Amino acid sequence: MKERYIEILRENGLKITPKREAILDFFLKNKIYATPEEVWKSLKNNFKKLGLPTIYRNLEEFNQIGILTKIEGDENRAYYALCEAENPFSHHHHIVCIKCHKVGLVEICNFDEITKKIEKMSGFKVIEHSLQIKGICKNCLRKH
Amino acid sequence: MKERYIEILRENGLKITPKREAILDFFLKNKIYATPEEVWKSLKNNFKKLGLPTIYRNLEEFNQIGILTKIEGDENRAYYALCEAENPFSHHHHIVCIKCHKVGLVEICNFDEITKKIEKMSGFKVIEHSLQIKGICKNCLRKH
DNA sequence: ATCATTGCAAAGTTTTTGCACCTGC
DNA sequence: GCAGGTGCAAAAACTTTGCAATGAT
Repeated sequence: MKERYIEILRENGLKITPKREAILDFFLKNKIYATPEEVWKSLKNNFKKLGLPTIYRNLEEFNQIGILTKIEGDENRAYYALCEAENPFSHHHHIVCIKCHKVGLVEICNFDEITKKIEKMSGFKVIEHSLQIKGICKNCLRKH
Repeated sequence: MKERYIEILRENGLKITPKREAILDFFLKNKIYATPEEVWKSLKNNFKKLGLPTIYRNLEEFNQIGILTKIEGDENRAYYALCEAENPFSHHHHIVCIKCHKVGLVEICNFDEITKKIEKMSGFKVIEHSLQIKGICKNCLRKH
């Protein structure tokens, strides 16, 4: 699993550093979406030194190369989550658990039909869309 | 038109002040989405004094009572637009023109079907969703 | 050796708050 | 007159930048 992401780092000319690995581990282990600060708090004790700007820079780079998805939170903060889509740049969405922040992949999107309706209704030509879905994951449902 | 919004202010116990009217006028006239700062820059010369915090406070209040929609921009900034839906709290979406920032109303949303598919696929129970649509409006299309 | 990565401090940007003064009703 | 609205200054919250030092290959 991790190997695949390491590979992507290499392909994009990014070096493999302990801190980058730790960031990957964080998302691989938890499969949640998290703010840069949350990632930082979770990791900083594992290192003698780890600055918040490092996290910001890496999350953004990981986003650029498709390893992480940037999710628009409600409160004008950045949230990132591992993008587990086969092809990260293919069209898909994510669903976030409102209880534990786990992220699920949603690969269906029959937006072509909807697009037509929207264009008819609004007179706009649709260029792109993004969908934020919130829900409750299997695990949290079980704990009623 | 404006009367209706004034009415809503009253119903919610908000007083009608020149500044609040000016904010309404801004959105009624332009029908665009705008950041608090944009609203402020556009209005501040009409008043001897007009503070940015006043804009922030009012936009947020207008959002609470359904007059304005808060749109998540891409860059972690707040955007607001007039919500022209008959019932602001009914389920609907907005489409934003990437050229002139005009906002259109999208009242269709066959999300019930999609919800079922998503739930089957992800194992999550879907609670809510929000859709950001970007496009090009009639006017901007004409100017090819 | 070389160039990317990081830490730190500092600044930038957007938003919120506290409090005194002002104003619509 | 009084509760709510506003200005101002200040702080808070979030993010980015510059540069010197460090580290991966």
